[in-house]
Amino acid sequence: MAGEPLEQALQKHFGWTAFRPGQREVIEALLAGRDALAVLPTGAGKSLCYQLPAVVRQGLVVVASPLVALMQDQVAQLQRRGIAAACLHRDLPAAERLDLMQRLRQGRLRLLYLAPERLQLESTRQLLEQQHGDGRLVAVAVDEAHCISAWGHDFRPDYRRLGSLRQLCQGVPLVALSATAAPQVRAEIIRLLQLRRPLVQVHSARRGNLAYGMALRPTDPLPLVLEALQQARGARLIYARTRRAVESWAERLQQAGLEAIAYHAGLEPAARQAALEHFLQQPQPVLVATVAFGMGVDRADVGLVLHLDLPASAEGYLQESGRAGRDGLPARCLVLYSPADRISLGWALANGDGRSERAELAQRQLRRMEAIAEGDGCREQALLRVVGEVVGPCGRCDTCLQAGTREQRDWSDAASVLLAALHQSDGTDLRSLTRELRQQEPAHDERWGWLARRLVQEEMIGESNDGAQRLYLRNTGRHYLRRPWPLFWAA
DNA sequence: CGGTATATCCGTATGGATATACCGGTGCGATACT
Repeated sequence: MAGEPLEQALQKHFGWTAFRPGQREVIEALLAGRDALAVLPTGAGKSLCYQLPAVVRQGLVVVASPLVALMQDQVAQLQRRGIAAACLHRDLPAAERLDLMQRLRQGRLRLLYLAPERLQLESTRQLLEQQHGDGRLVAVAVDEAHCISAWGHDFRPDYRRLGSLRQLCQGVPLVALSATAAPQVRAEIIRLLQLRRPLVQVHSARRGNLAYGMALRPTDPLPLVLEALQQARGARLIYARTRRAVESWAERLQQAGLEAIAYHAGLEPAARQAALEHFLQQPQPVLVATVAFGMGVDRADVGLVLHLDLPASAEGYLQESGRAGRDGLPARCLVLYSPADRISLGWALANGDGRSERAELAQRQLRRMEAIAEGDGCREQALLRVVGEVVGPCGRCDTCLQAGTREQRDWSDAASVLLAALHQSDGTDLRSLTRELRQQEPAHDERWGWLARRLVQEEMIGESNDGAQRLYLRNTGRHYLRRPWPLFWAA
């Protein structure tokens, strides 16, 4: 039985006088023993949804969380509020581990954070069974639940095994929480966690203070990057795809007189920590990072999130760009992309995952993101559409502001050169043809390989299926380029 | 696919051009070794 009304507990333990949208519904569902899926935007107070039930019931809530740093953050916050919380992970000192076990046995712990991998260990399962048997388990929560879909396939397979919690904790409600989850991702979470008739709370991911902008990346993007950095307030975050690019961009920005810091998973733990602290503490830091950076990083006044390459998916991009403007003040999210990005990224994805169903999905997501960047519709509208939300044009993004005023770039000339070359040597392979064209037509800085692929995609030319990438004209005749080729906008 | 590092060639100086190989993002836990 709830000992005190929810509002009273909220005020007493967390210091707030009212619930934010969605919180009460999820909490009441859990207290009534019902499963729940909460897709609430950044800063909506997702963690309260499973923390309050633990406090109200004076029981234990077990939380699956992806990163040790995230767990430690949450535990520290809870401890400041006087709520007994702990996380169990590999590097926990033996003494603290003993203390944790003792508090657990005595029922003095309200929240226990664990990684999904640890939940698969026999010792952990016994621990949970014991807590469950003693009637202490109030709920099990899966935080950052989109990781199930994003990571569970090959990177962290234990994310897909979280469904075993269901058997382990019969009768205890499960709750999954995330900031962005497309309808397919929501379905996957429900299926894999075996949620039963869950209460689904989905709130708009629309962020009225963010202005998106997407542009073709110039040969040297430095001036553009510097300008964007100068215009932005507060903290500024730059995403690059590879570690090497992160390093070289940090260096270039330092040479340009900025105190830019690099962050990626290849750095020493001490250097990563130092970079994180720099980002959190300096008044106007510039951080260049791979996707390793961001989850759980809580800085409200991020004025710019700039991507130097095409993001691999709209969902991932919404996560990353969503780190801007949490304080509600205007912030910009820029993407600089190149038509070659999809090819090289797609190649890496296909080869990393093999030719699986998963790899095909990754390619679809990539093409979708590219279409958004190349498209001339509202950016926010297109991005939200991917996560299942139908909204009108935002009026703030680059396309909304410049609708109809930009020039189209026409690739007909270059494509004609390529087709003529192809016509002369039917059955040539892609690589040697593009190499030849680079030599013959150095004046064109076009990417011939990309152009050829694009023509294949448009079914203007064909490609043999023996894997040798031999190109041939689909038909004879020269009417392939009757229509001009307005494939994307000039920057 | 693109980029970058290393290997090879040329041919009589000790480097510069060209070919070839390789790599690319996220982190948890456990174990086998210094």
